[in-house]
Amino acid sequence: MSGGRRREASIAHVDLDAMFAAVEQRDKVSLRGRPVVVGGVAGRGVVATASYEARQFGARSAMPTAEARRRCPSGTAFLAPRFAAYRKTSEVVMAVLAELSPLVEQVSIDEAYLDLAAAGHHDLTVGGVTALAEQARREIAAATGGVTASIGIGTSKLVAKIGSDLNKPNGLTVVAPGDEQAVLHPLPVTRLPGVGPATAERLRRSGLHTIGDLARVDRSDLIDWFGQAHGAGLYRLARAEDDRAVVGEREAKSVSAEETFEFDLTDRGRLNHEIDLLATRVGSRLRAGGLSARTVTIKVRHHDFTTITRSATRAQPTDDPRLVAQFARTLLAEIDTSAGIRLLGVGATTLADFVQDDLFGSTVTATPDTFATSGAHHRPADHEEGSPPTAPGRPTPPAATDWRPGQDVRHDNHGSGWVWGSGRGVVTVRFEGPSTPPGPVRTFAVDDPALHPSDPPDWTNTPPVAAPA
DNA sequence: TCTGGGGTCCTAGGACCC
DNA sequence: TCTGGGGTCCTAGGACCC
Repeated sequence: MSGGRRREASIAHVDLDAMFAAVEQRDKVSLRGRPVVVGGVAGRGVVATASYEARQFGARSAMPTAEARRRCPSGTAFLAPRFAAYRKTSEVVMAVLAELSPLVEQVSIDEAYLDLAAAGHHDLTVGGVTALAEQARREIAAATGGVTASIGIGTSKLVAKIGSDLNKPNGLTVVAPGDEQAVLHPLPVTRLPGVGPATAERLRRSGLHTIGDLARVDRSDLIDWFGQAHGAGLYRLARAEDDRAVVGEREAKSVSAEETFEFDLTDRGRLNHEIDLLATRVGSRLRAGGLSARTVTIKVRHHDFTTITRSATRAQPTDDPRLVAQFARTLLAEIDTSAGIRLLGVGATTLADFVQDDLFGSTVTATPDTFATSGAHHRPADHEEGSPPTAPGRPTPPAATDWRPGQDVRHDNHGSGWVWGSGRGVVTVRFEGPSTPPGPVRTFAVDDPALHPSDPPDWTNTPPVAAPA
């Protein structure tokens, strides 16, 4: 047999159709049947998902939202994503899938592979898995209140994945064992997972357009063109050789946060402050996940879109947002930012699933350290220069006294907000949208989740609290 | 109103070690 | 006395995915 591949079509790929837009249309009746675009709605935003109605006008994922606005008629809804709602819907779908097989690999918020053989009791004939998938699609739509799924089933992940794409939306494709190459070969190479713009262009220059064309190329040529891993991988995929297993849980290898600014930034103080905010998000997520990291990476996108990264690795792992921020600042200090910075990012890698106890205690042995300013014995005082002015300690959210006038509280597609004033238990914030003048001053309780950079809050529904004295 | 944000994997060179 | 050779770690960048 050609490569590792099972005899029965027992791997399913489930893909929710235009999920973000579908959830919005489910939750708001007036959006049904109308073009809906979900994504960054600010100046530099891009489309995350376009509903099928919006796709008719040419709106596509990853397209600048401004371009989608030009293409779509008035009456099109442009919405900022509500990740919390999508996550809930995703959980509902995954629960349905878990009933079908004990082996489910969730690849993203709207996609999963199932190993139907792992259940042990399914009829794995083409007829059997077809009936199973039809039932799954009905159950998904019912459980989610109308969000539909497309399903592909085949002898491998590759075939299942390509199959789920063939009959979108709300479709089912079962590729019978033995039919794999016949299904794959007429398709354009861009349908193969791992073939993006660069690979497609290189293949096009050699006159190769379909997967069938690709299957006629020597393995050694592909390795010359694309390197060992990618070249050999393409060679196998073109032959439908794919023995990747469906795997359950995978451990995170990195945690990162980044932000594109409405306007390029040059001010050092402001950049340092943004780094602090990003590092605080990363550190908080490390802690929430019980992780610590040895390597901190910053990402800098210049005004001209050139992007660089700088990283440094320490001997000891940390999950302290203040320390992550300090590393990140040190890395940023080496970079010329005078021409304008479009994006900043902070990432943490070399993750360990334990937290170094007493990292700063006197019992810790001194270790060679990359950073002169962050030796292992050095514990930054709360408001010492070099530590973020508002970094929350272990208990979040921050105490009322951590909010200071002038401090940025969040930046997202709704615009920027900064603290206007604060008092006992409350903080007042003013927001400025990308295309709107500064909005009214709003007042929040300090533990209001709307103040934290997780999901874009619906400000209009945030209950008012008493203004500070 | 060109080009988001969160990830994964691979490559390649240099340091360092045996 | 002229380049060994393999393995691992670190860093930077790039392709790709959703």
